[in-house]
Amino acid sequence: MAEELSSIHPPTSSETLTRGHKKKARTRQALVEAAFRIYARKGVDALALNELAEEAHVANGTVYNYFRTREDVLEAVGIELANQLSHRVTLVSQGIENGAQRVTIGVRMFLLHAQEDPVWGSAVISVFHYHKGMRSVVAAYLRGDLQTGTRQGYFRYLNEDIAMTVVVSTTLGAMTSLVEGVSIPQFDSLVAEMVLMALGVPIEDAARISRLPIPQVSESEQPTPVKPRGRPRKH
Amino acid sequence: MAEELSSIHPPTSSETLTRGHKKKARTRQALVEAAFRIYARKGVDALALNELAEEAHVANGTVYNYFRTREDVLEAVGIELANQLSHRVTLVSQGIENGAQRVTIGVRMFLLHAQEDPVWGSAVISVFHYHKGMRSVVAAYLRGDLQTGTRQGYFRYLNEDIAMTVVVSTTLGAMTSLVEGVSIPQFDSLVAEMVLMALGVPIEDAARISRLPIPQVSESEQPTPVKPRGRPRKH
Amino acid sequence: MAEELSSIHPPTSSETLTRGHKKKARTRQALVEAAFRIYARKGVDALALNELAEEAHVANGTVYNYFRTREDVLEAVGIELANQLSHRVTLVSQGIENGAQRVTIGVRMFLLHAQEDPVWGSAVISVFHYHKGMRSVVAAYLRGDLQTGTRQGYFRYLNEDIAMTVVVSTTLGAMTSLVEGVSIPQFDSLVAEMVLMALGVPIEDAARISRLPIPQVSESEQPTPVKPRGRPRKH
Amino acid sequence: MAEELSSIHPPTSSETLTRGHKKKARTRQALVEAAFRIYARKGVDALALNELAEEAHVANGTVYNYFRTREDVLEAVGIELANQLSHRVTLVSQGIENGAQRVTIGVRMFLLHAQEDPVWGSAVISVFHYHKGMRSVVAAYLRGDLQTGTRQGYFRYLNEDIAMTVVVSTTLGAMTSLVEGVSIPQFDSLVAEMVLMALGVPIEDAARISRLPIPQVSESEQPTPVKPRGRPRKH
DNA sequence: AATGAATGAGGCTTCATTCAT
DNA sequence: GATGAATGAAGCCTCATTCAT
Repeated sequence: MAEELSSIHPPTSSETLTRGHKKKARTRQALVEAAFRIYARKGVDALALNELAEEAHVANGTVYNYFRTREDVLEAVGIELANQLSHRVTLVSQGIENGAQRVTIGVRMFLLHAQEDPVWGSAVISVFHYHKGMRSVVAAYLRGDLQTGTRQGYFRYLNEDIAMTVVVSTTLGAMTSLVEGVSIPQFDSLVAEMVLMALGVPIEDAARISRLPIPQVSESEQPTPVKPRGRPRKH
Repeated sequence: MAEELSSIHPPTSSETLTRGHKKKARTRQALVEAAFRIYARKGVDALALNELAEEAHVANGTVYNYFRTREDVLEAVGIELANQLSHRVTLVSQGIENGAQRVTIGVRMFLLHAQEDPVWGSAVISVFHYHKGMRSVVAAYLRGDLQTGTRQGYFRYLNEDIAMTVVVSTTLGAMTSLVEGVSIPQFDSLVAEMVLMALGVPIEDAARISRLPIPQVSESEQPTPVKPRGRPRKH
Repeated sequence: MAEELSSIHPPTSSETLTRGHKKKARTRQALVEAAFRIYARKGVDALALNELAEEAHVANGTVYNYFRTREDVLEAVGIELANQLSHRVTLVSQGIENGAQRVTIGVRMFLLHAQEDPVWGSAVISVFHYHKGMRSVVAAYLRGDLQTGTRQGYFRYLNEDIAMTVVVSTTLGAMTSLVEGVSIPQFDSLVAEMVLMALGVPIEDAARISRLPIPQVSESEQPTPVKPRGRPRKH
Repeated sequence: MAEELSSIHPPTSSETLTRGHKKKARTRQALVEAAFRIYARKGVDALALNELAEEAHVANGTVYNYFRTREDVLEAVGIELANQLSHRVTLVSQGIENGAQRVTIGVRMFLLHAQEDPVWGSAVISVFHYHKGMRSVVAAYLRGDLQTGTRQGYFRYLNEDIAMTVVVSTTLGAMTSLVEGVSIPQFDSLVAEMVLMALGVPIEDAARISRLPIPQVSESEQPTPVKPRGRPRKH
């Protein structure tokens, strides 16, 4: 369910009625997804509840069965998005012990996802800008990785809060560039490399680590079934 | 005049009637300054033209003698702000030949100014977010300094556009932290140091350069009176 | 329902709640009738949408659930009025074969109605002036009668379009006189007589035909109950 | 001066400064002519004093040196137009004794002028619609001609007021057709013929009289310079 | 739950009018 | 007289919110 947000298509009937049970939750989900699309198109400020109802194919007043204010909508989308991100990053970083690598994986996943799905990118940028909660979730993950990396001797920053600001704002700035159409080969790795350097990783290490392949997870959202997750070997 | 934007106080009568003629220009200036204050308080999206009128102490309809839309207001504020910034940075960096130092001066001036005047900081963050023109002006300055630093052997980034993104977004992110109340000693230097490191400056040089004193200019906006303030000597 | 427009009284509660459902249609009707009354009082140009809301006893914003612009209001009133007129004239002229007589009946009905109900008259004059659609509807009826009259040897005009202009503009001019307070015995017949003469009917015939009694229809809007009501006998 | 209204070109400097004296009156004249053009373009209701100032190439506030309200502007244009019309018709009808012919000349002059100068036509239609004074002036002329024609045995109408309504409203209706683009050969004569018939002139006489040539007057507005051209005889 | 008509506060915009220069 | 900036009333329009069905 968390992954539905990245589907930018208006919900088709097949999406809308999967499973059959939980009818109530479906309307809510439709609203959250509709809000997400509107955020992507026009930003958070421009969401009108009227328009949200229309985008979700429900009546005007139905919105109020789920959200009291525009704030509530943002909250719901932010939480949904944070959950989704947590889920993904957790999945992918499972088994990666290297703190510096974990940071690059986080940065690069955001960038690659924004590259593949600019609508998702736009929406995330917008929500991030307005929703404290989402920032907290990301911050929590990041802080852990920074501390791990420091413990491991990779990072030499003087202040952790500033280090977090650098990582987060650079990543968002780079996402914005992507969404605005910048096209640079290996963009994700180049950005990650500079982030590592800012954190004090020597340039050669930064270059190497930021280019390591990102572990792949099966589409089925399962936390890597069976075996050594390493990277998926061809055979 | 360009500096007036940083005066966040509502115009006093002494400001209002200087000279006597040029009333039109004064009203326009009052509107631009009022808009700036509102941007600082509530962001760009929240500016309502009738509120602008009230803040500037003019009648509702008067606004329309100067601006047709909210966009126009942003444009005017953006241009004013860009001029002001250009002016200041040009003044301060005069005579600094070291590209790395010039970059730190730019970054630190933004941060220090935002620290001293959080209203100014908030407004700049908001305008930056929405106004392409302002971004262009800053980008132009920055690009020159990056190229100088590269030529001088300070920087080792792989892609200039990404380097610019890192510098700009980190600076804005740090300003946001400041405005939200973060209080860290030597904040400006610490941020500047990480920026230099991201650009490939070795950690020891980054630490030193980012802590050099910022050249002071007389308040009278004159282009460096007396002598060539030379460049900061090594020791 | 079509006849409601001629009731110029603000809707009473009995009118307002008939049936119970169909509330939307009732609001729309209330708005159309309110617009009609305002047209009568102040002309088409002077209709303000907020005044319309007040006159119809609905909230300001409700108007916009039905009409996007003042033009749309005029359109709705024009169509309603055209329907109403078609209905009436069709009813009354049923069974009249004489083209000249049909023309006089049309002219005289407009005049008599304006005489009895000056509010109706004013509104019709205004709407006619601005609404092409209404003119077309009237023109369609009139053209048929003119051709019938010509075929029957009553009319001797040289150009049908000019003949229509004469009939229509004379009728409207005469309505205007009535609304402005002119009071002349047999006004309707005198005007109709001159119209027939303009169309080439000899003065004696014109005098006679324009004074024939107008067929009465039952108030119940039914398309001639019982019997053929025949045509008005010669004497 | 009265003829200037029919010049639809914005006043050129040559027009604006003729003679050199009467500078004050020139501004007023410029305003009246500008109003006339706006009436032609958008109708009487749509005249905004702002726009009037712009059209007349004077400042906003200058309008108020001449007119207190929009009503006053209409009044001034109406009077100007009435004077102009009186002047012309008087000139042309000089020496025509036949009341029926005089009526046709009036009708046809309006139509021919509207045909040659649709801007003039539009403006006259608009002003006529709103300005009682203009109607009175026209009525005064017309009434005289009707009475003359009646005395001479041409007309057989039963009520003079109705007869006037027929003549005036038919003429205006026909002008409207012209302005809307109707194009019929001999339009002016055909309309005049029907008007005469409405007044009781036998069809053959009506046809003949309505086709008589209209006396020409020299462009120089002088009451027939040089030669006889049938000058008004004393008795 | 869902609906959607109705509401009315609030922001937008025009323009007649005033007034100091 | 002419100017044009300033004014503010008045009308336009949107949209968050309520509520009866």
